[in-house]
Amino acid sequence: MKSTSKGPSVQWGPGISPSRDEPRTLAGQVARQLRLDIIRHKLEPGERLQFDKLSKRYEVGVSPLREALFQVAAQGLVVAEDHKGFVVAPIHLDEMMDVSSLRAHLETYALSGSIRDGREEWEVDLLSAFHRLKRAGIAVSVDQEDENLRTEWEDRHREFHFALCKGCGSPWLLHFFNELYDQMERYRRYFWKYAERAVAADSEHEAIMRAALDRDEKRATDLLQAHFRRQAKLTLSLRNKVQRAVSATG
Amino acid sequence: MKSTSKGPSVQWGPGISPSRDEPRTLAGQVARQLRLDIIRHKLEPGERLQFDKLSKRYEVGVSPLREALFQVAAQGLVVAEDHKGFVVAPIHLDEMMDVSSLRAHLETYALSGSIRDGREEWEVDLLSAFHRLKRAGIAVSVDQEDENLRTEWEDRHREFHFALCKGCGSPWLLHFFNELYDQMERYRRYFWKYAERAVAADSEHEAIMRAALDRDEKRATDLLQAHFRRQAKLTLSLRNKVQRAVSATG
DNA sequence: AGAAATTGGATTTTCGAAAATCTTGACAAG
DNA sequence: CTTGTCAAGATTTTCGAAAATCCAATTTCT
Repeated sequence: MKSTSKGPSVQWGPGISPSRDEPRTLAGQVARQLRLDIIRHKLEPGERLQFDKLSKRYEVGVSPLREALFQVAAQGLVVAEDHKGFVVAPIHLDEMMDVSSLRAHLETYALSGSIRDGREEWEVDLLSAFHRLKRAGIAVSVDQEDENLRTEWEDRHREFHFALCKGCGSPWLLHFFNELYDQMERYRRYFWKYAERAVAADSEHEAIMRAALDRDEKRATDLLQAHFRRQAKLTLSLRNKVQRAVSATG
Repeated sequence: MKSTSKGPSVQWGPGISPSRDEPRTLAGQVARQLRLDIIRHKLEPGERLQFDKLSKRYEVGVSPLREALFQVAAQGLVVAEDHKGFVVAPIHLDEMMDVSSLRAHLETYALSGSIRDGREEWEVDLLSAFHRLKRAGIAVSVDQEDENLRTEWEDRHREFHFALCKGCGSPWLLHFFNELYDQMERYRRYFWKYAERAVAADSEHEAIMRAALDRDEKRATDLLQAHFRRQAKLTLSLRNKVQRAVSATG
């Protein structure tokens, strides 16, 4: 799935390192799948990642496995301890708050940059990203229980928020955005396991986009902040349910 | 070198993953050394990192080497391309500007957080970090050419800036700080190869610290911003010399 | 001659087994 | 009863060689 843009983009910066799309080595493929499995709770937080089990699961030897684990560990989704192996990063509500607030700050900062420096290509990308998000939202609303549609919407949601930031032209800022978004998505999905699905407020997304395209920095960032505050509040309200559910099962 | 603080600190967050201090596996040790060798230009930007050569250099097999390379690649100090190997991340002046400005923003943000939330332990750490920086600065001024003293000062300098941020209590923000600082230090040392040594302005550091300890957020962040602007200006003036030097040799 | 296919050597990637380390539980000593 | 030591099994880490891929130069075909 290549970007529709044809520009050469920048040739430097982070994230170019391990080819993110379509890795052509076992290590890269396992790393990709591992990320997904952790974010989507196919592997549970705190779970030990033993080589013989993972070896069977992904059908690869230990060499590519270790390399994959180190990649994902550097991202903070797994924790490595010398001579004791790897563990899926545990869930900590404090960490979620940290990730959440830092992400809000960085994304606001990036959006300001986009509005100031974003070129026409950015506007087009943003519009198309919103369009796809909207379509996915409609699909989800038809069948709220379909896991695939839900995942589809999650992907479009990430791409929309990424599109907001993309115009800032700072590869490092976008790299950090991605890292934080991976973390955040894992936490969000964690809550979903215990709570009814929250209905997406695509109207908020549209308002943010319009303000951004109007180059109204203050209004756009204010709306984005409000968007985050609302999400945070909603998440907090799920917190109790989760804690009850966790203490009941474990 | 453990921190002087005895508090348990947080048990979550990034950076805890690959044990940063005193790794007890070959992979970890090589990763540590590789980072240093790249930051300190013992390995040159753009240089190919071939396994048989690195194998001799660090006296380890390919397995720990690959694992180390993936760790450092995730940090952006080396670039990996499938089936073509690893390369020391090239130098790009554009990237340096990106890293520099983002680092300035994040550090200012972190300092604000420290001033608002920093506890007494933070104040003590900051004071002691400044004290060590000052001592190192005096040592350097005695013998400007001693590479070890220069490196010592660099380490104290990093620890001082880290101490400024530490009180904010956001592991993820501190993690990003570290990543950006590694990048920045490499670029700074790159310029040092071509230019006379700049004398450190520890008076600026002291002023920033005083304002921070006085919990004067506006003054502290203003001073910090001025500090960065001055550094940026100084760096820019070196840029021409570097470009001349590079075009002469390459 | 120019383009496409091919071959050989260099390099990366992966595997399977050996070496090193950790964990557990039994046993002995204080 | 607690503490410390030691072996056995389990697991991680590392090595050395096999397999796969890439690169450049040569050959082959048009």
